[in-house]
Amino acid sequence: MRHRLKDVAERAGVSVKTVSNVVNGYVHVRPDTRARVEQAVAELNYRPNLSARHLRKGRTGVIALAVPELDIPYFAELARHVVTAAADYGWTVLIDQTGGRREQERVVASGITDHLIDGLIFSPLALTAEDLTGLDGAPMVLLGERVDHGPADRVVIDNVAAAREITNHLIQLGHRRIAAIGSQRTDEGASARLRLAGYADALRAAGLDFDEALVAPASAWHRADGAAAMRGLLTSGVRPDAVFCFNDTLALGALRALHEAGLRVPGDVAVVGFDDIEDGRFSIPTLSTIAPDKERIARLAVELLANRLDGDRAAPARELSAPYRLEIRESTHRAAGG
Amino acid sequence: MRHRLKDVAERAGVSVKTVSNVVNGYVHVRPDTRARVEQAVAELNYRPNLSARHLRKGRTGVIALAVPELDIPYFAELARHVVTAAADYGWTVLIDQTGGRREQERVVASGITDHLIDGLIFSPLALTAEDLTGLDGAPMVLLGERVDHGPADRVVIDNVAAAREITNHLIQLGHRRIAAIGSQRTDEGASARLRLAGYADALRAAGLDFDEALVAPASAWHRADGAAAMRGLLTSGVRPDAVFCFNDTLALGALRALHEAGLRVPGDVAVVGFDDIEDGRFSIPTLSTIAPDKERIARLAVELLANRLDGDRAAPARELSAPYRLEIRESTHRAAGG
DNA sequence: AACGTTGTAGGCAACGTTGTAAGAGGTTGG
DNA sequence: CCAACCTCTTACAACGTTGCCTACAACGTT
Repeated sequence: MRHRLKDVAERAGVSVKTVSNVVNGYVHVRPDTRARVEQAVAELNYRPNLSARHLRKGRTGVIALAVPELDIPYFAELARHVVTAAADYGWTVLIDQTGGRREQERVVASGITDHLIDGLIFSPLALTAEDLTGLDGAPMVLLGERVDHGPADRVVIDNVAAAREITNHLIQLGHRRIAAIGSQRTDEGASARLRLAGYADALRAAGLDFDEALVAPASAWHRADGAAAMRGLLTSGVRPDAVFCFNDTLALGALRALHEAGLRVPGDVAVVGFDDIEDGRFSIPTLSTIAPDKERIARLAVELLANRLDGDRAAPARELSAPYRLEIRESTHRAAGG
Repeated sequence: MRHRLKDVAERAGVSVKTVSNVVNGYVHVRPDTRARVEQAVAELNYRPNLSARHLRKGRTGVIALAVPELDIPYFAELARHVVTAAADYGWTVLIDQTGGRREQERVVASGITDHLIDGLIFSPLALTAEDLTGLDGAPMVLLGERVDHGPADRVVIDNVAAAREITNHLIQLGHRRIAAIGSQRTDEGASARLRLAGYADALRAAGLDFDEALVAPASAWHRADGAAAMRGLLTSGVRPDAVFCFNDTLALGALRALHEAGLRVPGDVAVVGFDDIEDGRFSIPTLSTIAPDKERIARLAVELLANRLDGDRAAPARELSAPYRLEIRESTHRAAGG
């Protein structure tokens, strides 16, 4: 069985409170008392009961990270960075999957993990601002989306500008019929809406038509969805000379579909993605993409949470912006481009 | 602020314990009392404090899953299945990353997460049996490796047989100079040792020489390591006609290196992996691999943990085996094969 | 000599929950 | 009409921890 403060206290011949003081690093303990207690702690392999500590102190040292799906590489990479950043604060990270379903996201946001966690870092797909009003749970930091001016702290990247920039990259390479893969119904995802807006902006600025037939929806953003959307574009006869996929997994699926159709990338069709997942650095061809600074996103999120926990919980929500880079790789190489 | 049983009780005009009874589904509560309590619960948005409940009941409803790295897709996919399987038991899953470092794994195994969790599902890379002796933490289930006869429950797949089978597949396609990528020092990983053994078995059974020069080490199993190992094999002049990579990410890296060297897969060199991650179904070419039944692995692990929690904690450790399939795709297609 | 200061140790209560046991109120059977 | 039994509700204690307060000793200061 696990031992308690009481067991350690009896073994060291001191009171429970003194053991607690030693364990918590209280300074006014005589060196020999401290030594006796520490020896007893070691002998019994004592470790504090976090639930009891939490009940008493109101802090668990555990934060939650809620993402749509872990096997979307972008979220897995993000999760790794959050875990690393949280470790600097001595926090453990509990990872939750919402499946991107609004209902489940609402449950998470309203605190399914309850009093077990001190705070929540949350990457919503489908959640809307009204889902977040009047929540009384643990402090929350939202990631990567601009759920319009909800009441929570946020770390965002400028999706519109990034999408505009990568679309521009395609335009400057001489592409004129640029397809987009990944559009969604408004209530499904803010990312899709923003990236589509950036895409449309860039076309307009270049004097190109926005052609509905070139925009392919994808309700989920997996490889299979990207492949299916690409096949759909190819068979519909719209003949794009470039494709902007709203994330990298969609783009990898599109690459596959283009390969199956006997089209060369970038020779016949250029392809770009969004997220800079590791796969895209090793795919054939390697994938041009928008690379958000995931490490920075994670660190900013953890810092926001730390400030909220230590500081004023009623202070106005803050929004921090993380940088991104345009990462040009083989899938848009000029040498082979249109 | 969060509300407590006491607040609900006052609002409903009953005692704290009656509210507790209603919340816990105790049957002997008059319908009108129950209704009043439920209304108060709803109005106050009451949710129980899990730390307090745990302190009282000794269960948190949280289990931990410890894996080396989340952005290795195999572990991300596994994590998803564990979360799903655990949900059937009403458990939340806390995910921990060990980085595959033995020190960190030892900390996790000895219970860093302490009393916060009811049990642990653990996929160790570097841990040895002796690290597991004499642990008094929460019940533990080991995944995927055969840490030789430690004291814990296990779910394994037969790595040796699977490696033998996929090597055999290459041999039957006519390949004779089959390289292996991913060998490691003994203390780094049991998987590497077992898969290498299966590879050697198959060669021996077919009367082929085991050539040290064809075995390339990879201390980590990321794409970059696979690419580097493949480049090493190519420049060393050993001229393999097939490559068995000890996991799929290594194989994806190898595909990349072969592509850069101007070699066709499977035309010039056949490639196989291990794990059946999603990427391998969309890579160019698609990747032949061993497909462990991850969903089953996860479910068995959760069941073992459930049995241990509800049953005899001192019962002898059990070992369950999960099935795997040989998944043949383009990277070893006979039509284009050697 | 009286006093405050500092260092050290421990007693007590409380965090929010639930198990136990007992109490309050109603119903049934003799 | 009372005893015996239900059904429903409640008071109390306990889970392991730490914050607050007090106790006392050993100083140094006036």
